[in-house]
Amino acid sequence: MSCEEIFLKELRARGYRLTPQREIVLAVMHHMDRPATVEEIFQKVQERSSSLDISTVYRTLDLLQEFGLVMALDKGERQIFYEYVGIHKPHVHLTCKSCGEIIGVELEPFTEAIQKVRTDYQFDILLDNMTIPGICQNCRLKFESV
Amino acid sequence: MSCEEIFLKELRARGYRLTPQREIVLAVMHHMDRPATVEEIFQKVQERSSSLDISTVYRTLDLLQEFGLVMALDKGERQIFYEYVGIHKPHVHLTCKSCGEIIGVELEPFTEAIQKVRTDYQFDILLDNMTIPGICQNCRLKFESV
DNA sequence: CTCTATGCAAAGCTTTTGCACGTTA
DNA sequence: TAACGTGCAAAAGCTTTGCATAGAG
Repeated sequence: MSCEEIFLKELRARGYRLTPQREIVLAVMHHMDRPATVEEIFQKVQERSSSLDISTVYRTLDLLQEFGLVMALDKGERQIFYEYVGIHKPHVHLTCKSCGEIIGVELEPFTEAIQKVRTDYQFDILLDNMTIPGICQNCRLKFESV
Repeated sequence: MSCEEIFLKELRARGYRLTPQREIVLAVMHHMDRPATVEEIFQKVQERSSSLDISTVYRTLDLLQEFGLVMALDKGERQIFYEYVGIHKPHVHLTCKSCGEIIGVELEPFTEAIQKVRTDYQFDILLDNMTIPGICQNCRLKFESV
């Protein structure tokens, strides 16, 4: 089932309606190759329909999140990033504090830590919708060369 | 060296001045036993000096961060928490998505994951000033009993 | 005395909300 | 044609900033 089909199905199931605006926001998210801020999303949306309001973008992103098609990532710095989920398998996001790049990586390196925390602290870590800060290789090399 | 001494030294070193307001904010942060929002900090500050303005709190928290005496934690939900650092050893914060509680835990369970990510992705994770979301035991039990 | 820091008020930003009007089913 | 969704404008939070004045060194 394509993401448009999921979207349509979920909309119908909950009595929501399919509008051009919602299609546009979904399409923009679909073609986004990396997590984006509302500002970036809004810009791309406006390229397709300049009258589409930012409040509609916010409202549609909420819907898409509800349907599990989009995920909100918290990158700190008071900026929320939205990422198209599609049929990706679970992964973790690393954000470079210096250049801001977001890298998606396997869940695997963290599974053991998650286990340990579960046994030692009775706490279930949910890594999906967050980003882990750090420094990427490019930036590290940049700093070292200074 | 006590944190007041560090503060005074850093202030002098940079040509800043020691004011009662700054002492109050530092004292409040010092006696805070867990990460707190600006709102909470501001409340405690006002108990000591009701005329102290919130803009001064913001400005002083920035200073304390600069001096490494306070750390800003991003908990998502667009709320920033400030934590007194003092002479704590590095630790990681877990936040329960349900009740909001913040738990500080050892760095140890994560060291291996940090290593792996470093080798596999050339990315240096810096876990200090972030919080890891999940569900605490209390809340898990609550959900299960429903 | 000089120059920094403060309090106050206003401005900024991002996100949310109320409402009349357009649109979907 | 009955709800629902949209655009617009305004409100709401939280944080930052400009400025005259108080106060530290």
